[in-house]
Amino acid sequence: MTTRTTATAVPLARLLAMAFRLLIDGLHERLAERGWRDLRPAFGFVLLGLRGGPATLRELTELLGTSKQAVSKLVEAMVETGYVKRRTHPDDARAKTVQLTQRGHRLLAAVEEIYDELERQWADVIGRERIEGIREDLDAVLRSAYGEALPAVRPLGPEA
Amino acid sequence: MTTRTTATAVPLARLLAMAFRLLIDGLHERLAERGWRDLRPAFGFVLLGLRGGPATLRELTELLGTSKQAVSKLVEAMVETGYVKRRTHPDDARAKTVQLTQRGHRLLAAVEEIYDELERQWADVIGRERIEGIREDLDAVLRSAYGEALPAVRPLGPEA
DNA sequence: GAACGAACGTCAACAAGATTGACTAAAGGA
DNA sequence: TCCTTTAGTCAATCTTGTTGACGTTCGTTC
Repeated sequence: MTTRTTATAVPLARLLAMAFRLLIDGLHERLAERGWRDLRPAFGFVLLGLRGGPATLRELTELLGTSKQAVSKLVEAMVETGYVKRRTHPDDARAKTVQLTQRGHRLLAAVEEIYDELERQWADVIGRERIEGIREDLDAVLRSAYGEALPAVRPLGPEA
Repeated sequence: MTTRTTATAVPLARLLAMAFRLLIDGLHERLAERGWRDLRPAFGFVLLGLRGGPATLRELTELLGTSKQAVSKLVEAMVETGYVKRRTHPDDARAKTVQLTQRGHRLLAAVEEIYDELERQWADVIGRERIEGIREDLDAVLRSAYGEALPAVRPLGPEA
């Protein structure tokens, strides 16, 4: 039980990065197969952010962890490709709500289907209990670091 | 044991992304505290790639998963900041080897120290066995997807 | 009810980082 | 020796994010 074992092994950060990419690449590959081709990588986070219903730009900004200007341009791109639409907020004329269009809902459904499929693939290798274990463990670590609220998912540009 | 549980929970990809960021942010925070300030996010992957000794640009390109031009510029930046140096390859006059300088070795040592420290923090929350479990599980999934060789760690620009 | 400061979102200019294409030089095989 | 392939660089472009300035609306306070 030396302390050096961790240093010479593949760093955890690299494993996490590779595992993340494995999922994301698999997702986009399958989406392309199904005909979804005009996607930008960051669309997915917005999509998942709108899963529970409309959100304001500010809320999306908090979710993504970037500047509001960047999110504004991202949403603009999603409006142009027909995945979301903007509405003026019912109670606040300054704000606008972003919500999924029909097409956006179909994309979201496809994404969730594929995620399920990919998780099933993982389960074939390590078993479903392990996956749930990873989920719980990471959740615990994150909550211990950030408190109850999960942190923003930064644009992920920066890395190791 | 419904199939819907996974869809409504936090997607695994998001958890992996957040966990990765937690490590990376922690790393850069602590590096900055120790006076390492002229770092670029991607330096770390090159650093770890050179851990085992000199490598050619081509090998680094495979490791990082980006274009050789991007790696060339990245290495150039690391040469300018004094972390690595280039040499012409002993057996191949076309190729150049990239290797750590003294300063690069000191940085690498700091990085590994901090990774150990961060893993110890994780261990305080979920226990060391769980960390090793995650490591093994991710490793198994990755190898099942890519074969024996671990895949490239893409610049991580693209995401969800 | 008028006025001030704060908050929501957009526009425009800029910067960082990666990509593509063209090129030089060296290797390796026929 | 010629021809193709490979290693690396240079230059132009694109994508994506940031910063700063702005118009509009809200909410509080006088």
